[in-house]
Amino acid sequence: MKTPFVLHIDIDAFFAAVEVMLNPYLKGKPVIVGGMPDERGVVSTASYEARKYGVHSGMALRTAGQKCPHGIFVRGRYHVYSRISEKFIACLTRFSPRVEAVSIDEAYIDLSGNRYLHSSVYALAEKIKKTVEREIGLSVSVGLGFSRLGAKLATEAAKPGGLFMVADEKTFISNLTLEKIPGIGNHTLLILQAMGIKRVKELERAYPAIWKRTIAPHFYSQSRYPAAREAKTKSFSRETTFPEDITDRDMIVSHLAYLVDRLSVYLIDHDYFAGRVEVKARFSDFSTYTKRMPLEYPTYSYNNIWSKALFLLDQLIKKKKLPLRLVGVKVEDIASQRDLLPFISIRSEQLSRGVSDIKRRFGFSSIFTARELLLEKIYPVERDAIVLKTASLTK
DNA sequence: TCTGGGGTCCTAGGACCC
DNA sequence: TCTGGGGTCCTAGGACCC
Repeated sequence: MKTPFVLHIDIDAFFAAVEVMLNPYLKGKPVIVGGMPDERGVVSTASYEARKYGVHSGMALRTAGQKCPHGIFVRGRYHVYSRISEKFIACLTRFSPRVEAVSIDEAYIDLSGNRYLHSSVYALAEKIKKTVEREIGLSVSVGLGFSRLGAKLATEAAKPGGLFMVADEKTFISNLTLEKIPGIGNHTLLILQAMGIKRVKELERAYPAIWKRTIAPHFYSQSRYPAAREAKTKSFSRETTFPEDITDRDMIVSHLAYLVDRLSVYLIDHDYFAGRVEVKARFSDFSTYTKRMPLEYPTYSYNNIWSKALFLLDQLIKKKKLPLRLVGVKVEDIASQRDLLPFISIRSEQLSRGVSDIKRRFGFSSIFTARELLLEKIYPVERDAIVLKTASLTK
């Protein structure tokens, strides 16, 4: 008899549960996190009491206000949530080194290494659940399966606050309706429904080729294991939806400047360089356009990002003669200093001026080019920092 | 009824090169 | 006068997730 070895764990109604923990007066009440019911925005999380009124994540706040007029609306305190999330992940790591955090309130654990140490995986899962709940003070749901997909779907069946183990994963999944399958969203669902398919097993029977490409890989491929990888973030973005749509270009421009400033500070604080910038505009009719372009060289400089962003914005707002609802900016092709070492010489013009300035002020040996560093076979972090930061000052 | 903000991944189509 | 086939790189946009 085979034993499930992938565990999925999920904090119940996370944001709302944190608010209740911090303010016990909210206990048992319909709590809705995301903003005020007269604001533009959507529900982040609704407590189970609020869900009884049909309120759910992603719903417009105004709609939630109508469905649940006596609901208690709170703005999110995201820094608090992320601190609790860190505690949550740290706690899980004590049970297995192979923990894959997939979002702020959700993780997979590969127990295949531990399972012989314990009489039963189920008992181990119970222990993990109890420990986490005690340490973070919130209720969690836990699923056990033979793949990430199976474990996640088991958690869904366990909610709220339960523990569910699938014994026959393939049958379990085959019987589910398609909207339960992560990765199948509204669009795909509509197409499949139009084809007369509601459950996974119907897909398998009627369109085995599609089933083989979409569902089957979860059972057999590498994707069934929790990934030990440290996921590297590939892009950073900041965006704002205005309280009211705006037409004034100066106003739009100053919002964009603020967003670019925030991004630039973030990049500098984390020692990241961006290779490309994208600007996003959403008009009053909700139509959304984006434009992107490479930066001349990897940079975190406000000015470099700003000049491209402004150019892209002007192209975007020409698209429609409508007020703007949202403006956003994103940087991609993120590199760290280390990644950039081999490419330094490409920016020789920019480099040389800055380098010479520094040499003049601090003496010839105060700074080296990357090429010199490579020749010496030395990669001391401090020196990398001097070379690269100088490069970005020269524009 | 009105639809956030932060991400990931995939695809279609054009430009360009050999 | 009619023009291949492939590969690669790039951008825009869509689908999806929490």
